[in-house]
Amino acid sequence: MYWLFKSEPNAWSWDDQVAKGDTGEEWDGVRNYQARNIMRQMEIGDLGFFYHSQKEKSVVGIVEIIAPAHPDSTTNDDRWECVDIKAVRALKNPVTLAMCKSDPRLADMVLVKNTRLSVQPITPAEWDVILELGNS
DNA sequence: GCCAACGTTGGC
DNA sequence: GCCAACGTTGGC
Repeated sequence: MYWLFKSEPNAWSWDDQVAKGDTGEEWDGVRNYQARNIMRQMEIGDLGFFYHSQKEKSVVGIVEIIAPAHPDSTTNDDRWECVDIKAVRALKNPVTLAMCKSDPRLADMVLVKNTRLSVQPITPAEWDVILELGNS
């Protein structure tokens, strides 16, 4: 399955993720049930997009799930869980939100429809379209 | 910096 | 269990 992770680049950027290498990093800090439930569906080896919100608003890279959902180490509240991800490769060309919005094939993308959700599912068709738009 | 959308909290 | 108030996110 395919996913999308959204991050504010000043808090945790693609470069930060790349710097972690194959060790990867917890996708912690999620305090939203919907996003948590989506993370619970993730399996090792699944791929996801890495999206920069705010100023850039672009899909910038591809990540791989390297650990399934487990308790979030940044809180004692056992309601919250996270997965671990590692950077796989950057997109050749970032795919901007505007590009997604203007492509009819992506009209139903969660990124377009529910902008506030920080962890999202991506359909295989959407995955291919974004790779195409990113020349990747 | 503003505001719309949405999720969460808490009083009743 | 409902709903108003509030806080947060993220696009513009």
